[in-house]
Amino acid sequence: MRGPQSVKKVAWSSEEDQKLIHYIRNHGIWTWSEMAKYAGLSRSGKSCRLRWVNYLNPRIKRGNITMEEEKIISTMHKMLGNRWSVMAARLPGRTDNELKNYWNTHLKKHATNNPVPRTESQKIRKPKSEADPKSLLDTKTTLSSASEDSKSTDVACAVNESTETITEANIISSHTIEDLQSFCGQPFVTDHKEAFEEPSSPYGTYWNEYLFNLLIAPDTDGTEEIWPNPYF
DNA sequence: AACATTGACAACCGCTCCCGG
DNA sequence: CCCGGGAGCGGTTGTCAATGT
Repeated sequence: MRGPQSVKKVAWSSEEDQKLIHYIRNHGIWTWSEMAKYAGLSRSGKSCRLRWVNYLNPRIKRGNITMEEEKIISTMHKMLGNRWSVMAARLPGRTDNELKNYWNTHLKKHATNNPVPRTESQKIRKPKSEADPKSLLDTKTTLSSASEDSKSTDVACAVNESTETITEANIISSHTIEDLQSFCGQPFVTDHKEAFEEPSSPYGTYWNEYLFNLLIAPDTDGTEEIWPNPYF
């Protein structure tokens, strides 16, 4: 992948950071390559974008990954593979690069079975317009918001009237979409599988609630019905 | 104290996709 | 429909601090 010559990585200085922040505050984000020039930075547009997205953006949450976040990352990785941007969209304030680094340094060694090969994960890669982290961060269907109305089925019920239900016990043993398919006894059509990964979709909302109930509010007895399943 | 190793993460690259002309 | 530019994604690696020998 990399050429024979080594690449010199140059850390961003605080002065460069201030230039970029100042420019974005005054002019917003438009074409990164042009922004770099007008901001007086000797950096590529890609480098500027990366610096902003992964470090300078005020939305980024500082501090260590919490236990809850770690659980979510692990579970989502089982379901999605290395689709860091999709995972980041569900963890407000965390970036795809941060999740990727955290996985590679903290969690990868603990991962056991059911790894998702890169080729497989890339086969189901979503269009960038649907996975834009910035737009997704603005959605209300985040895990944090799910904590406020985790029992709500308003969005879900608007889609379908099925009465089949999923219990926590079922979900705990259903860590992959395929497992969920198996449990439900009905395959997802492709669109639905994709929609599962879109946080702002009804499926995404459903999954967010699933994750919340499974990982953050695990104080049920395992048989309690968490929410009606309107999809299967 | 000096050197080697390891861990963490910032930053880069190539590839792919989207979109406008 | 095709093409080129821009943006986004995931993989990889360089750098540096911490830790071990």
